[in-house]
Amino acid sequence: MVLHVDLDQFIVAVELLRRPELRGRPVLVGGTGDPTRRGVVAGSSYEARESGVRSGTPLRTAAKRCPGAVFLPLDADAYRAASETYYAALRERSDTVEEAGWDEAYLLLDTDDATRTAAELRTHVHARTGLSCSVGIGDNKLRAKTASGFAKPATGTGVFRLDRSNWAHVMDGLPVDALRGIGRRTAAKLGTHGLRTVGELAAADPSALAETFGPRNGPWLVAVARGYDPTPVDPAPYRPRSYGREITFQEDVTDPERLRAELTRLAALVAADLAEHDLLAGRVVVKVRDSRFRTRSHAHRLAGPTGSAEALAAASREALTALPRDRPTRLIGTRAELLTSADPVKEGG
DNA sequence: TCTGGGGTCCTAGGACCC
DNA sequence: TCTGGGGTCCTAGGACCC
Repeated sequence: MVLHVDLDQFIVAVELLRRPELRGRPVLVGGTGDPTRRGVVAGSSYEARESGVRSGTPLRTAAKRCPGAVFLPLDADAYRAASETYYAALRERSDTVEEAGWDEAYLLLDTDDATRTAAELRTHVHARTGLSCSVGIGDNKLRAKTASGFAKPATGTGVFRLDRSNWAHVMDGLPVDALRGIGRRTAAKLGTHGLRTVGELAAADPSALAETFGPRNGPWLVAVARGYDPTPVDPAPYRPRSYGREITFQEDVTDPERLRAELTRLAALVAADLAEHDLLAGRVVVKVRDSRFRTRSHAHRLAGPTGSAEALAAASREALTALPRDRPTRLIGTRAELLTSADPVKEGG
């Protein structure tokens, strides 16, 4: 069986471990923790969600909707550390663990009693980390992932199972964006074709959808609605394909020198990431978002693979010249791509 | 909803080649 | 030269996820 394990309100839960006095209160984590500044909510406690504040809500909006909330700054190092403990615990229970973010994992397990195994896994994770999790059981990754959503504390009991026998019964009446991979845009587009529920999409003709959504994407949408997913649980260690840094200014910036200076600073941070992982970059992509929230990017190929902060900064500034700056800039960022090992022996890996 | 920061993957279209 | 068809590679942008 495939198990999808998902920590409950992960970011908030890690904060509560060291601030137990906040338990039971609406807690919101995001940005610098100052709700008057630009930023969005990254983690919200179940109490805060009752006020309609969830991940992605602007901090300023959150403060209005949930005036009694406690705001905390993001502490990525703390979450990373908790995540490592969590994965170590999971690897004690399966040799085939696929990382799907800090707080989500797929496990391949050989078991006669998946429900009992899942319950035992929850106990184990809690004992090792102090964190609670929900477990979805499925006959593939998609069904396991979808199942864990039904296991969440707000609506479920910690474990839920979805397989070919009950998928249609559980899913057919739900809106299409209940499916992983179908977001707001695709849901709206499907809606214009009269496809609003999972059941309607599952019954659609894959080749008809290929016309509108592409030869791969169209049939894939129908397959997902039917609960099909051929992808295996992949235990290979996670290897980033890119490293980037970006910043949203508190006030939009018009001074080009300020933008170049910021780009130089960000490139140095990216270079440090590359150095830490013994990687070189073959290309840099600069991203700029203007005051109207229009986002543009431009790539610049490096002369050869490099991890040099100066080279990355120069390439980033070069790419910036290709981007229009007719409006004030809200965000600027740079990303290193086409990564190769800095160690010649490992080259190509 | 005045809308972060970290990513991945897919697609359309242009450049280029034979 | 009013100009096919096949292919590859690259880039920009969109969509999505945590």
